[in-house]
Amino acid sequence: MRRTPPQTLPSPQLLDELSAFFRLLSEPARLQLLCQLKHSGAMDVASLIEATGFSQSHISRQLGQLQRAGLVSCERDGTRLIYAVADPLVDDLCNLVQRRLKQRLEDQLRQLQGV
Amino acid sequence: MRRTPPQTLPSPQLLDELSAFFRLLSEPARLQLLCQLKHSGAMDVASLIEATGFSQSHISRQLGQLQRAGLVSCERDGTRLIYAVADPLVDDLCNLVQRRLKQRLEDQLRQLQGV
DNA sequence: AACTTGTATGAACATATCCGCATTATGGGC
DNA sequence: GCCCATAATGCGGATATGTTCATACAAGTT
Repeated sequence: MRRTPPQTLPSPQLLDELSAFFRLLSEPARLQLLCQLKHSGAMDVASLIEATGFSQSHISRQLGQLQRAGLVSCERDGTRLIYAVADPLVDDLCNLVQRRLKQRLEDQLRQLQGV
Repeated sequence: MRRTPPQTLPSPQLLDELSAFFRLLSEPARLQLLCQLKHSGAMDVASLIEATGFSQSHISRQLGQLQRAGLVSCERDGTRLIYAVADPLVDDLCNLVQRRLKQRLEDQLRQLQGV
């Protein structure tokens, strides 16, 4: 049994900010871009277009959101922009959630197989 | 300098599941319900209505989503249902993100004040 | 200056989702 | 059985967001 420590309720502002952050990760397209960047280290937009199949404007908008939130950064190379992941937190969160999803499926499997 | 370890790209299914999970936390209403439950340990729906001001139908729907995802559980007490947080992960994620939001603001403040 | 390449943005549409109202379903007490 | 209390669901309106097309903007080259 785990005791639940007393905890103050988050303010409405904090709730909004937390949910806004999670909302950034709630779209498969954005998550895919983040994972691609994490995978390759740094990519220009042309590579992202090729890797994901999304349109240029779409990628630009999603990267814009991620950049405003500080999750990606970019630097210029001539006319091109090269993006990179700017915060390791996203990867940590994904790993935590992935582990949880896996564990939940294992539990459900165990349920089906009897105890 | 931190080295980025090599990493395989997540499959489309995993991206969908990850983003679906984050989407559950992307709504202030759902996050508020989760925080209320975490705060009080366990609550019936009437208490949640009073605490949040949402309609009964809205709360029922949101709790339904959270329950299907395994984030909350409920037990009956007569005709009432008493809900509770079923997974500590949400709280962990919120704390991680909150810490990150705070740190980012501190960094921006430091920027404004010169180096 | 004009031209090219690469990126951001305005406009419009489609889709999803929140949220409440009214209704139905479920469980308990008589 | 009927009634009451509570929770779930069908429906509809309002709002937000994803997505694309076309266009404007920015940086570099000649």
